Amino acid sequence: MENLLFHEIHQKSRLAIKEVNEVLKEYELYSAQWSILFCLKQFGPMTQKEIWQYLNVEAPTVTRTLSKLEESGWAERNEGADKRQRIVCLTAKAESRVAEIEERVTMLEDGMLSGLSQNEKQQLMGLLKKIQSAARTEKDVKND
Amino acid sequence: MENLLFHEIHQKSRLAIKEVNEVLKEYELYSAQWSILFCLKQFGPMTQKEIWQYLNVEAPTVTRTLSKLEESGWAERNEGADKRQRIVCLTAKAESRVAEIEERVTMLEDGMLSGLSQNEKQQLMGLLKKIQSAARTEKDVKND
DNA sequence: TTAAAATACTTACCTAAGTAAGTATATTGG
DNA sequence: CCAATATACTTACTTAGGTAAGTATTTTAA
Repeated sequence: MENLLFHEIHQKSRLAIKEVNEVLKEYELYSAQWSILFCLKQFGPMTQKEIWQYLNVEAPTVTRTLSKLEESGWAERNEGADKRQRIVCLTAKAESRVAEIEERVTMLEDGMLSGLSQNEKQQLMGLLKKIQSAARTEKDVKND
Repeated sequence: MENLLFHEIHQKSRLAIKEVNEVLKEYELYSAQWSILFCLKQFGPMTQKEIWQYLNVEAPTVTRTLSKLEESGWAERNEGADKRQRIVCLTAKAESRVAEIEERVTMLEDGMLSGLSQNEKQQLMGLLKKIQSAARTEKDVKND
């Protein structure tokens, strides 16, 4: 049973990425790239660390994805006061397109979730949040 | 909101893989390899097509993962009556270890889900299954 | 004050999975 | 019968993400 639950989560994760990529194809973007653009749109210029902490991935993942976004002219990396940091922001090209892409992606995601009521979506979110690292014992949870 | 739901699914998917890999490290295995071994343990010898259909991945994914399982002596590919097919089965080495690994992985997954009641796990499964391809319209669903 | 430790990012290498195109074998229709 | 089509698998290339180790800059502590 547990088994099947994680299998199902894995499947839906892949399905969502596949479908989002289908929409993003028109903009010559991929899902991981979009997640960074979306992040920058929400929060404005950020350091790479802020991005990978928010997205909950490792630093090298963001380095790689940003290199592509920079090459394709969606994002810029500028030197910060702390010379170790690189401050990332959207380019003019990105600024002008992000809203449209967001709308398209949101439409798609709504479609994928059209079988669930608003209440069910909230329930699903709540249940997913209860999944935790097995390293955390019951005691850890109480200490949150 | 939809947004965050898929983000959460993606995270939990990565988290589960990461933790399973931690356990599998002892056996010099990775999660995708384990999913095939588990499949073979459940169903016995299968063609590659049966494997990728069951796991819901593409054919090349299984080809690649099996090559590694073969190299490391966990699985074998034999010629079938239909010479296009390759019939996959566990080696003796695998037969002797799969039960132990399954127990370890199940323990881990139980731990990750220890925050959920039996009922909540079922609910979660039910809700996940309601997520569908956006290509499917409401009409499609009725026609199931 | 400066040597050691910490931080931010990068590079190199690995698994995982998708698409497109290729090969070999089987099936089907004229 | 055999040419066209379909099927099963493979190969090559791409994105996505993880770990380990490296570099440059900043902070800390003796």
